Amino acid sequence: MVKEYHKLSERQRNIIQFMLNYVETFGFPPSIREIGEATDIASTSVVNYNLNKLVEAGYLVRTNHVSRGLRLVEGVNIPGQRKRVQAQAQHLRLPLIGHIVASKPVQMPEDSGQHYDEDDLIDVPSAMLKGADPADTFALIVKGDSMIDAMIREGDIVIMRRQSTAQAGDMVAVWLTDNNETTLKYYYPEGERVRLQPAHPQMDAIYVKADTCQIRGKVLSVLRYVQ
Amino acid sequence: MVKEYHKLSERQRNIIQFMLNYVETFGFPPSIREIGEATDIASTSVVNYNLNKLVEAGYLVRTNHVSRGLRLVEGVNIPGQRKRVQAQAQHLRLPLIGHIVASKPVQMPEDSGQHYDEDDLIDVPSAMLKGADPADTFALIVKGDSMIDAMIREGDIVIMRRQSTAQAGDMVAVWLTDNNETTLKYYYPEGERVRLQPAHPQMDAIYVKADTCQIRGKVLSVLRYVQ
DNA sequence: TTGACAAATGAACATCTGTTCACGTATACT
DNA sequence: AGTATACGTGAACAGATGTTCATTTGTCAA
Repeated sequence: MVKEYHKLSERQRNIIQFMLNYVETFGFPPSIREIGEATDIASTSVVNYNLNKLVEAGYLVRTNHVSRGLRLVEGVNIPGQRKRVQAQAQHLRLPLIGHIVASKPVQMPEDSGQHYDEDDLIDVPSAMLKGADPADTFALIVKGDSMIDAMIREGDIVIMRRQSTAQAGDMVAVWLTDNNETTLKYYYPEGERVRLQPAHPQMDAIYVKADTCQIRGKVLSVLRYVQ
Repeated sequence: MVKEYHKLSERQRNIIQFMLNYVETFGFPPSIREIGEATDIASTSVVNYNLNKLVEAGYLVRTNHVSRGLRLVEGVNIPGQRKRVQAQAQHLRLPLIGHIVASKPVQMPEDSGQHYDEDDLIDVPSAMLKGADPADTFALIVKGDSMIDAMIREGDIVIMRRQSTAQAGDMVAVWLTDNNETTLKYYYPEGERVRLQPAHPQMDAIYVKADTCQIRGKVLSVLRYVQ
């Protein structure tokens, strides 16, 4: 959910306004130091801090470790930009890299995803990334009914971020080396073992040894086209 | 004087096409090295060389000594660009009109052409409407776990079209007057009675008399923000 | 063949740029 | 007072990034 514009700090609003002008003028986003100069912020770390706040608030998407890896999320109500917002709401295009099936590990995009094939892209609202770096994010189509205990059907589209670790409570795609099986579960590390909790509230958790459980990515959201 | 597109070298055309895709995907221009990787150019200096050629040809503007300081010149005829713009999916903003709960009938938006508060709008790719008229379409947040046999969790967002009839196989929101209950099921009319089939493949259908079953709308798609 | 020119290579370099960390300041709450 | 939280400062660091240059390759005309 997007935080209201007037609830942002003055600095954060200044950053947004500056970015709007800058992108329009130059065609590419400003660097952190340029933002700092323009908004009278002395330290790059403060700019960085506020940029992350803007990501949380839903106004910005960042690509990590990439110079000028910023993009304003359109479709958010920013005073002075209303016209543009209504004309074109923001979405991102994610690589649709294939299927997720129970019997195989999740196939990852080779490296920091260079997928630009037109047919392999899917449009999603930027909100569905929940602030994740688009470069690490991709989509998979669920094949088979094996994810049913994750409340996910055949044909559903899963938006994931590639990562090999997770925090307690994350829904992750894991490869169970003992079972030769990919599954989607909520992840709870418990010392030597890991509790994997199905999304379906009436189903029981399973427990696996931590070293037989490879985290492949975190599930950010799910799209379902009914019928 | 803009050089004709077909007179550019293959590498230069590749660079332009890559840049189109990249900017669309990430919202900022690629680095020289990224261009090189994508277009199979081994050396950064060759990319640089060709970028300068593209500037001469009128396709590009560069900002010196600035990372990703590239911008494609607008208004230049580049094959594929126009098509891409047209193919670019639109996003729509649907009214988020409240909750769907088992214990109440689905509340409808009174009529089309209403004013909705900014916070009550949700951004969805137009594909999720599957061709339905946006004026008849709205979104609901699922409350409670009663829709679990429809493979829908608490917190899921259901995109529906308002309608009071349905075709066999549609997933519909129905109000069962005998049970005082709203439920989401696949709809199969069978003469006097109606078979309502849960989305969950392991659950049994229920049968109701046709006149105790009010169709409120058809489910078009489902959005889930995990966690 | 020779010369001229466009295009490409590979490496080195200086700077740009995001990230991180230890620390400081202000405010509110217990 | 003590604590927690949000916000800010300044500096350092590692890696990303544009630029440059000597050299090589390919093409084409004289």
